[in-house]
Amino acid sequence: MVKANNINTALKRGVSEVIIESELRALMSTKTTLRLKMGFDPSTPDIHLGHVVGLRKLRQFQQLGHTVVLIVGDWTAQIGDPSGRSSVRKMLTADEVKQNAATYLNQFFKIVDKNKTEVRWQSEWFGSFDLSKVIELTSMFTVAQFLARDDFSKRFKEQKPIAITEFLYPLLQAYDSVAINSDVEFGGTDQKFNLLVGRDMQEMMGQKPQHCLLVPILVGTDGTNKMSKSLNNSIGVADSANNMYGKLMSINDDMICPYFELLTDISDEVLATTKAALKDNDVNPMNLKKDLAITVVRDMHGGSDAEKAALHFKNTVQSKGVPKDIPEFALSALKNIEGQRLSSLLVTCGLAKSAGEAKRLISQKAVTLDGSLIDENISINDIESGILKVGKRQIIRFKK
RNA sequence: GGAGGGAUGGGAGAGUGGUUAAAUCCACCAGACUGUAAAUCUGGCGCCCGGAAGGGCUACGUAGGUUCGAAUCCUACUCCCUCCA
Repeated sequence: MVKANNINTALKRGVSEVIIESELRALMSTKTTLRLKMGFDPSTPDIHLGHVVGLRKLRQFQQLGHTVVLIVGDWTAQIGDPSGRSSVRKMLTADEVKQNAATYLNQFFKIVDKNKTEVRWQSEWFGSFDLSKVIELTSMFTVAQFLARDDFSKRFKEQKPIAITEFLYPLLQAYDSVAINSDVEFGGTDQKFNLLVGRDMQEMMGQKPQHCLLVPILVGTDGTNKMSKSLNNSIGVADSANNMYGKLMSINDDMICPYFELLTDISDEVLATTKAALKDNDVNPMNLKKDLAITVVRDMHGGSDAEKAALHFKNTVQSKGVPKDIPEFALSALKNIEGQRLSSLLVTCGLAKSAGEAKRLISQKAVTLDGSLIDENISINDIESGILKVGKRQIIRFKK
């Protein structure tokens, strides 16, 4: 018997919808070997914290004994999930898919327990699919059913293009559920339609229909849009500990609680008091963000890296100090090449992309040597050693 | 098969012959402020030369053309979309 409160956490915390909750709850209290389906599209191998929300959920279920079945979507990747626009996706070569999958798995197992995971490739079953099978799948649903999906209906109304292959996407994804005999499929709320198609198809093909567990979409660092790499508002699982910590420190104060809720295990009670404290201005949001950052970084990178990242942040960002591991440049090597100008020095040291940008930075008073402002008038030959800073984050050290 | 619409800077999206390196928004960068790499405010955001003033070059799907002058007009091509059959 599994503890009821564990099941409750699994089904409630950071979950936006379970279909069908009562049935799944009952199932979980008697069975601990459910097959949890999770799909992955190898055209986008990088995992960010938005994905982590679902992956943590999977881990929670694993802790209750269940098995994750991860599906590498090497066929669906060629179609592209109907995500609004830009329907044209380049076909990936077998090699690219392989590479992407390796990258993905590497990141995936930072969160999910490898020992309780089964990795399956779509080509195992779609590789031998023939046309009659495709027709069989397509005949199971009607256009009207598919147009019910709001993404499709919206585009249809606006007379925007919908590729036929896009209709195929949910069908293939649904068949995955049949192929692996899925008990529960996980996905973001934007995946609801696809997961439901899987449910229906399983039933039509004589299987028990899977349950669906939908997790909320995490808002990105911009505070408004969903986290996505292409929107440039994401925090990647593969980001360095320092970077990840820093990015977490730069989220809006409003996002502190949602992030705690979806990305950490802090209890619901603590979450509630935090919420209240923030509202009443009883805490410095910065400290909460530090808690959040170290917790999340610890989860991804381990404790010691997290501590280091916290220290790094404190030393460099907060006290405006100089971190240890900054690039060093030997002045002797720089003297000849330069033409003796600060702007070209910045470019060769990689602190600016072009001379124009370097000049801009200089005129914006962003360049300091050992803490004092410098400009083009400085003679490079006169520099003996020191710390050159451009802005807050780009720092190098000169050696003789 | 026919008719029409479109391709602009990292993204979205204005501009329909000169005042356009190209509005605006987002992202990004810097500065100020702050207990925060939050918020807010200010400035910046093609490349090269110049200390600066300024100058040169490249850029609005591709290739040509008209014009003193074209992102804007014409021709061809490529790609995308919509509608009617």
